[in-house]
Formats: sequence, C-alpha cells, structure tokens
Amino acid sequence: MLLLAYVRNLELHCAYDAFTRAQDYGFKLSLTSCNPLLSALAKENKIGDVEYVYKEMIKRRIQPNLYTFNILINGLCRAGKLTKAEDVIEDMKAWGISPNVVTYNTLVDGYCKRGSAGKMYKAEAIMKEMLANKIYPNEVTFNTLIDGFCKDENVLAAKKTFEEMQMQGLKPNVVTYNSLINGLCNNDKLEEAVDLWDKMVDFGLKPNIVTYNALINGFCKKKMMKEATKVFDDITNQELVPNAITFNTMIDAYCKEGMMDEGFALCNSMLDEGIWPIVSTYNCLIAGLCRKRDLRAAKELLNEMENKGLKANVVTYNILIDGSCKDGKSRNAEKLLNEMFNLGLKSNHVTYNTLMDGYCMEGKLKAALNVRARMEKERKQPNVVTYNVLIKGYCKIGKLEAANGLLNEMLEKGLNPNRTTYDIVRLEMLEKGFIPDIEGHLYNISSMS
DNA sequence: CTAGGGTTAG
Repeated sequence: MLLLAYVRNLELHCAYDAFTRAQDYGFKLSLTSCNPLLSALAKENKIGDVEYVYKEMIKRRIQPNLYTFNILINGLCRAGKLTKAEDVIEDMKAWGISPNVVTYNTLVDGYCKRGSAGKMYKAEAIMKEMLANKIYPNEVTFNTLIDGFCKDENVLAAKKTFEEMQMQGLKPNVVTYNSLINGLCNNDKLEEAVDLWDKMVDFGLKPNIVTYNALINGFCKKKMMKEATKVFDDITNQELVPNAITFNTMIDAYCKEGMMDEGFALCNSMLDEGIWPIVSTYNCLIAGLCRKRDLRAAKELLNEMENKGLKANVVTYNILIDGSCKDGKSRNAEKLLNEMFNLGLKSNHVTYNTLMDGYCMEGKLKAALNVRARMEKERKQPNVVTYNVLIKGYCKIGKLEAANGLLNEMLEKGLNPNRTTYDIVRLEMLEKGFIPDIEGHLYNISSMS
C-alpha cells in the first residue's frame, strides 16, 4: 500500500500524512505498514510522531506485536525517555506480550549511551531483571555493556565484562573487540589497544573498517600521525575501503596539529578514492582555520562547501561562532547566530553557551545574560556548562557574590556540578579569599572525582 | 518490520 511505499522511500512526511488520513481515504491500516513507519520515525528521532502513531494504532484497534513494542522502546531510549521506556515493558505484559532479549538489550543500550553517563548501574539492573525473567544475555547484551563502561571511562569494568562474557560461554566478535579497542584508545591505553588488536587477529577475527577507524583515532589522539598514517595505508592492503569517518579522523587530527596543508591534501585525495567529503569533513577544516584565527578563510570554505551542495549544520555554525568569540569578536558571533536562525537552522545549548562564553571573556556580562534570556525564550534551560560559563565570567570581573549566587542557583535546580565547576570555584573563588556558601557541596564534588 | 562498534562543536 501507499504508506509502505512512502516509508521505503524515506518520505516520512508523506508517510505520516498518509497515515493520519488513511481512515478518510478508506484504507485499512495494518501492522505490516505501521511497524515500518514507527521504525523509520524512531530512527529519525521523531519520538513525538512515534508516540502519536502508536496511540492512533491503539485507538484504531490495530493490535501491536512484539516488534511494535521493541520499536517504541528504542524510540523512547533514543529520546532519553528511559523511565517511560521501562514503563512500556509493563504495558506490553498487559497486552500479553512477553519482552524478549531484544527488548532488554534495547533498554540496556539506553542506559549505556553517552547521554546517560553514570547510569551504568541502571544498565546492570536491567540485566539482572532480564535474568530474573529467564531471558539470557547474548553477545549484543555484553557488547552493549562493554561499550557503555568504556564511554563511562570505566575500562576496568569493561574488561571484567569482557571476561564475564567468555565465562558465560559467549564468544567475543568483531563488535566486542571494536568496542573495547575504541574504549582503550579513548582512555589513554593505546598500547593495550594495539595488543588487543593482535589478540583479535590471533583468534581469527578480521579487523574491519570500524576497527581501523578506532585505532587510527587512538594514534591521532596521541598526535602520532606517522603511526596513524601507517594504519591508514594498511586499510587498502586488507581489501578494505576507508570511509568518510576514516578521512575525517585524520583530517581533524592534522587540523588540530595546525597542519592545514596536510588536512586539505587529504580532503582532496578523498575524491580520488571516490569518497565524497561530508559536512563534518568541512567542519574539521573550518575549525582548523578558526584555530588559526583565519575567520575569513573559514567563511570562504563555508561558501565553497555550500557551492558544492553541502548545507552547513549546527556544528558548522557553532565552530564559526566559537571562532569569532575566540577572536574577540562576540558581536560578530551573535550575527552568525542570527544568520543561522534565518537559514532555519536550530541552535542548541552549545551555540548559546559558546556565545555566552565569548561575551564573558570580553567582560560583557550584560550581553551574556541577554543571550541566556534568548536561550530561555527558546525554552532551553541553562545546563551545567551555561552556569560554568557565567560563573567564570563573574569571577573574571571580580563579582564573586554574583558568581556564588549562580552557583547556588544551579545547585537549587538540582544540576550536578562537574569537574570544571569545581576547578572554577576552587581556583577563582577560594584563592581570592572568598568562601562559597557551598562548602558541603564542594566536599562532595572533590570526593566525586 | 525490533537490539550492539568508528570522526566533528561548548
């Protein structure tokens, strides 16, 4: 039917439209069309639409099945609505449908994702719950946990999970090794990552492009460009093809090293390999030019990118805004914010925080507070970074009372100070002989790290 | 028709 065709062509607006009007047109909706639509909407992170379609299904007496619930849970997890996702488990049981290993794995993954850092205990709790329900963890469950622990900077727990998985008689696969190698690279354990690579090969597993990208990133983070290049060159020897991420990783590293020529050269060689640079490729280069305080070249590259049919995104503008701010031209940065607004691009927390930081560094607290007001008008609540930026701004101009006021405001809102907050408070406030009202909290902060 | 891995911004 029509709806399914739209979903296949990823014309979700049309699919959604067809869905809402199906009844008027006398179409009978069925599970075989609703589930793919839900799945596509979930993958596009359109959780509102997912929930709407689900509710309509129920209203129209289309019986959801296991897939429907798994898709729904996946969508809710992607949107960070984890408690709601957990509630769905109860809903499905009420429908007489038992959760399966995919259901639980999806939830475990929800708690393992970057956005929910520090929630690994919840992921482990879900795993216990699945065991209590006699659903047994598989490779995916363990891989998800390993990745979660790595992203939580807990490599030790990741390694223990790796052992545990083998004790349960499950064999680590390429994804397992990729997660762990990547985790080791991102947690300053490059040598162990290389050892694990060798081990993986010994076990007869072939590294794929993701493995290569992870290790290249590891060398790049250590500024070992020679080694990174060696790994990069090895890709083609293995009948593998580098992709845009491979190139982006290398290009970004060169740009961060200030080696712009090498970065541009790689960008050009992408085309020779038949790989098209993507927006993020340009973003790396634009960021490199901004670091060199060459805003003009950065803007020119933005134009060049757009001439090639690539549309700038929020990250592009965040980079340019940051570049202008660091160049001491926060007013120009605010013009960029307006420009992105006119282009219909949605700004995010990073955008506003960056601009506020720019004004604060220039000592223009009033302008920074105006940005905050603008952000709140967009219904974006200040986050920890917002407070860090403003607190640092007040410290810089010596208004410690005001800084302390913001500190307490943030605590009252239930926002958890992070390491940066602590550094600002300790360095900028305590050392100036000002005792913040939050001594108790400070103790908590220091014991946290 | 449902679950896991790699790059980029504050």
